[in-house]
Amino acid sequence: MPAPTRRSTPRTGRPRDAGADRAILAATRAALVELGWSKLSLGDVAARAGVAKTTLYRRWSGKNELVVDAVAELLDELDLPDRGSLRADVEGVVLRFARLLERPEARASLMAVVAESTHDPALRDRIRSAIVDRQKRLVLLGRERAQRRGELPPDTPGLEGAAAAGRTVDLIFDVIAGAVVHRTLVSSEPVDPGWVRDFTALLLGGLTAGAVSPPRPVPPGT
Amino acid sequence: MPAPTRRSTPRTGRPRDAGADRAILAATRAALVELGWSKLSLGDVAARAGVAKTTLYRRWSGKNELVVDAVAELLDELDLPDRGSLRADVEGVVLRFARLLERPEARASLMAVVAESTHDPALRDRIRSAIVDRQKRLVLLGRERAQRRGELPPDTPGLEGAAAAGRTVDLIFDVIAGAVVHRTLVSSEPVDPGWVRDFTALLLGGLTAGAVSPPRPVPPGT
Amino acid sequence: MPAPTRRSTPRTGRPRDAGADRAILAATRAALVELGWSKLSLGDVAARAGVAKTTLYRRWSGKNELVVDAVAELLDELDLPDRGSLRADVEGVVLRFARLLERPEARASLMAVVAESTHDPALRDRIRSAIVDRQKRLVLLGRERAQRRGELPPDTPGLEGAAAAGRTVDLIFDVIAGAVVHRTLVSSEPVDPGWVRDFTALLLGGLTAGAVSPPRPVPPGT
Amino acid sequence: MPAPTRRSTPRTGRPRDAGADRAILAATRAALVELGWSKLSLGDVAARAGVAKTTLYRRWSGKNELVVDAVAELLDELDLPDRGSLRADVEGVVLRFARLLERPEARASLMAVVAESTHDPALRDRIRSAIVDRQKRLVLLGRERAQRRGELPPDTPGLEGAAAAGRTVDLIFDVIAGAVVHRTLVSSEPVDPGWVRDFTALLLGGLTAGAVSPPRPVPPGT
DNA sequence: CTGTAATCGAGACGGTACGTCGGGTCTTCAA
DNA sequence: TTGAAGACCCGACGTACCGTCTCGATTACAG
Repeated sequence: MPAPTRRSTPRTGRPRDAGADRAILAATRAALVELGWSKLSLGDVAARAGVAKTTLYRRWSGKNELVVDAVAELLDELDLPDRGSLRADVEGVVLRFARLLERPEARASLMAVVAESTHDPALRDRIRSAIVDRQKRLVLLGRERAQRRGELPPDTPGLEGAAAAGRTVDLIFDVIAGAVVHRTLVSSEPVDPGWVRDFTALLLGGLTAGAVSPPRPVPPGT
Repeated sequence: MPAPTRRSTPRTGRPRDAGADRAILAATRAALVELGWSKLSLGDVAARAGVAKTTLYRRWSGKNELVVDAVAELLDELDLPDRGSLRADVEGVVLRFARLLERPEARASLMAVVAESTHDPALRDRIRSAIVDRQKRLVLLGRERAQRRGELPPDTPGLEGAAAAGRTVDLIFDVIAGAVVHRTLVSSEPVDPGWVRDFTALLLGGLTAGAVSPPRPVPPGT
Repeated sequence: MPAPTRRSTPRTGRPRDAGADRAILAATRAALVELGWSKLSLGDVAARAGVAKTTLYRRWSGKNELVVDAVAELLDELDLPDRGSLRADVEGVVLRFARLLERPEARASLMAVVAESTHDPALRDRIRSAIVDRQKRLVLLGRERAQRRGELPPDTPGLEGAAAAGRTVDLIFDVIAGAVVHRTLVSSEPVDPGWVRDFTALLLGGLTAGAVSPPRPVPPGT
Repeated sequence: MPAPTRRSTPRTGRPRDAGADRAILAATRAALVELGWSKLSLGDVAARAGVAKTTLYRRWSGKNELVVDAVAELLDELDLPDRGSLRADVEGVVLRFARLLERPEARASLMAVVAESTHDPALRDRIRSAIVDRQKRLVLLGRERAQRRGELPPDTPGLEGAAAAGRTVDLIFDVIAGAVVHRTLVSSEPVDPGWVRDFTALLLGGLTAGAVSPPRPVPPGT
């Protein structure tokens, strides 16, 4: 994640300060908490990080790129501890994501970079690689674990089966992330345990009722 | 929606140019398409509208308010024609929403306004009233229609039942809107008919499997 | 001198702050005294003048143009009081000019703008019109006065005579200004009364010995 | 002149590249011609010379010192060939000096260095020793030669006479150099043969009319 | 022939100032 | 009173040089 600008031949010259990247990203998050996206200035970030503005610009091309990286690091702390059942795993990750979205730096910046990405293809790609693809691992992990537990049927072999599985993963990712983000940031309603229970019930009900995967019913866990 | 700033005594003096509001909102949308949120400058909007900056600031207090107004009416064109079954109605509205989100002015501005709202309570309230509450009518309408068709059970009477029904509406609204927005703007994947089918199956499966409402199984329509 | 940038139709809009020009030029001279030419920053000048940087740039195109005007105003305080004889008049103006060149803002900036003008024709022209042509009035005045006193012969009539007179004025101007500047800034020697006496003697001796004007000897005054 | 920074013990280690000094000074002059003083950047000079910035800073302490060295040798090519009379000698050296000042590198850098010296005593001393004292030899030489020819009276013996002679040399130096520089760089007028004749007449007239030296009239040469 | 030591290129570093741009306000004149 | 025009203050932008520094890689002379 750090040092996104890679040189082809980093042979000669003074090497870049290794710690600067992390200091800058941390300063970016701190500034986001205090100021929000629109008041965030790169000069201020540089000052907080104890770094010259030039150093910042040497590594990131602008506000957007910087914030994407700063936020991506934030999302990396999401994980999926094994809570014994698919239902508990889903409820767990939904709650953790909601907690993350309560933090001001995440609220302020996630939507802002998405907004900018609508007319900046490079930024769009960066979001996909640094955030979307990165967090889909959680869905994959939960799915795999549920299959091992017998809560979900194993993958259908063959190319067609793999494609269907991929589609399901994408669908579930957008449904979970989208619903939580929308409730939190658009509807401005709290993601409380009751909502988490309802949402998870809806999701798992839809899954086991046979959404994309064949409709083979599976005994729910716990 | 236009001209939110109202005077107490619009008696005397030169009357406001009636067409200016519409010219400004149109110019705002045009500028949003070309430049995106962050590059949008009010000076530029004023110039496009053939209007002085003074005139613009007399009617809107800033960028956010202007863009909210310029965009809110876009969403008003969403409706829910009766396609004969709950499934068809859901697929229809999902597709229409996705088509709307393909328009650049909608992409660029929706998320931008949401982003700004994370540290602007007034803007957050404006979004709730002008967008969220306004569009929930679609969910309510579809639910009612499905109940009349017998695809969904009637509301449980009593306070508790009404509360449960309200929770379900909110949940479904966030799931539908959130998933479509997330897939379109965050994952940057197309909302094609296949995805719509899969998503609708997941949602209806979850609903009929008994999510929030009592688990009474209902024969799906069509 | 002030408000060098002239608009063709200054009809509409808010008029420029009349006092700003003078505040800026005064601030420029003050900053020159403290910092010298090379450390002089326009942001600092603007701050001293209680003016925004944009205001400054709206009126002057850069450091050079600004300093030329600031210095030209300085040189305007040179005058030529009637001391009774050509010799006394010359000694007087030489001394006053030398005193002026002792002031740090004059020392630091005069040569700097001349240096810049060597590769900036616009600046060169500005120096000619704002400084050179402006100060030649002193030579003209002294000449006229001496002619009235009978210390110098009257102008030869005719085109040829006028041209010769102009050449003489230019020559004298460059000799006086050049010698004083060179002694002060290049040789770094003081312009004391002794030097003034010697220099004036040399100059008047050359003039009356018949330099450009016809060699008619004239009884010196005093 | 080159390599002004001298090490106390130049014993061991890799020796400095001998050609670098000359390459740097040549690059400096070239850059001066193209860019002028203020746009001249040491990084650019280093690049032109095919040398690292480090190397440049190891040998000169900054822009001023570098340019003084780069330019000082330009003035060394001035000399005073014997043209048979004092008048011809003076006219000759004035013309040669004017020709020198037509070269862009001389124009741009001479005044710039003088400007910087107004608030840099070390630089001021450097100019005195490297330029002023160095070029006064021309005046001394011309004076001596004219005395041998009988065009000027021999030095008055004694301390007082030596002091008076010194003052005269300084005066003449400043008058000649100052007038030529001022006409060329400030008034931006050409030093053509006509001006040279007029100026020389004025100077010699003043000298022989008895400026500082006793007023003994001397038959002018040629 | 092996240190030791100063040099070289390259380029990152903390700074300072640049000149420009946009935001939102204010001031003038004309309608 | 509104509108067009445009000047105003403010603050951030992204760039350019400054002069310093840290590298790895050369080159000499010394032991």
